[in-house]
Amino acid sequence: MKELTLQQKKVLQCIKFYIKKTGFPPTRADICRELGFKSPNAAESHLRALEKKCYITIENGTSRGISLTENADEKSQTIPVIGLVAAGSPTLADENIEKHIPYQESLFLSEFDYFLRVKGLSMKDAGIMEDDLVAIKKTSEVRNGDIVVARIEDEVTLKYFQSSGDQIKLIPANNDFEEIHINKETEGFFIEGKSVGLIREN
Amino acid sequence: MKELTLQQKKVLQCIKFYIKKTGFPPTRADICRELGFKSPNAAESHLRALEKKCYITIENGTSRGISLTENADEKSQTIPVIGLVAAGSPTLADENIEKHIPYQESLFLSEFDYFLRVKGLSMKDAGIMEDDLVAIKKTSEVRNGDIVVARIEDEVTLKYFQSSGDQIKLIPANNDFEEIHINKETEGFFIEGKSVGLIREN
DNA sequence: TATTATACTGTATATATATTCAGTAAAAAA
DNA sequence: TTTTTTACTGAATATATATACAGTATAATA
Repeated sequence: MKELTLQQKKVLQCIKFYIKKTGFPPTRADICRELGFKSPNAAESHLRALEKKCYITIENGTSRGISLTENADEKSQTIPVIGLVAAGSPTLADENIEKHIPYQESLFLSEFDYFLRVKGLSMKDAGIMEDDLVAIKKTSEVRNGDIVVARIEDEVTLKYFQSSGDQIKLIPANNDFEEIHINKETEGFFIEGKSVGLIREN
Repeated sequence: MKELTLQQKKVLQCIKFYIKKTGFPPTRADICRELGFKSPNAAESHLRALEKKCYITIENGTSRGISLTENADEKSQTIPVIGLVAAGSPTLADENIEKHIPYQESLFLSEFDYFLRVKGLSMKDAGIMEDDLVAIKKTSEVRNGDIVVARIEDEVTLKYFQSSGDQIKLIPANNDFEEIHINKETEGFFIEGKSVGLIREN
């Protein structure tokens, strides 16, 4: 994906805003009006740059023939669903992406980056069941009591987070499972993110 | 809301389809091409009829200046969230609608009609916690093991469904709660629908 | 019964719009 | 250092497009 210049970003935003406001794309002249250009060719060349970088497509000879590509279109964004393999999981690499599901703004109270497909019942008492999709926000800033995605070497788990000093407890919500005690600085230990929501598909 | 004629519906569908396909609204000529008209005025007069009936707005003197009103726009559909009051709930009437959340096609495996905001922990062991949103499909055709919305007089509850003959058991997923035994034909007893999914917002 | 709405064809036209060409200037890349 | 990209102004133009006008015909209202 080619990066956009500041000015090109402004033009792209302008197109999105115009479509949102009116329901149809702007003309060259509309863009000039919105951004203060004095020549329609200013808009034209920006549009051609955006087309070249695959953020829009332009139907030649067609008025307002601009359409946003998936690339630029926030509405049609999708969120990856990543499988949480019970043991020996090879991290959260792309090859573990199960599928993509359509993105929905404000589905949860917080932004999130991906869904984790839950395996096993270690968080049963927190109402997290097998095959649930847990919405995960990528962050290492977590608080005591948060449900976090922790990685120890190649193993990824979902647990309650509890820290005091350098000592961290990863606590399951199921008496059949053991707590994991680990030092903050342990090699190969990471907090990948935290849970900010949940979807059960059936 | 004024009713549309068959032909007007076709034109409206044509506009929606065109926008979905291209990202911008059709011209009069485009509509003629799609629907087999031979005069641009055929499209023009249908557009003016749709405008008059408030299904679209037309920006005069503007190419492709058609925009769908909320009236016509299926994309902006929302699903109501209904509060499940713990006891003495006055059915699932409209006045209990908490809010609307944006609709998402294929969010769950099955179609659904509304969300129920869960109160209490009677379905805790099924992973349904307080304040969860349970996606409910309105139906009285339910099977043993389904999680159903049952109404007894004015009280609405979420429970496992188990029937044998005319006898129905409504079984909680929490040992602290009692099963409800009731006869199918009891006055004031209804199955409102069943759970087909769940969202936890935090 | 007269009037209005629906449902078009067919022609014409003013203008809205895309798009090219000719420049200028600065920054970035090769 | 030369070339390419970015970032515009300004003018010109072919054409895409909305829209009015003149008809025809049928169905629905008032």
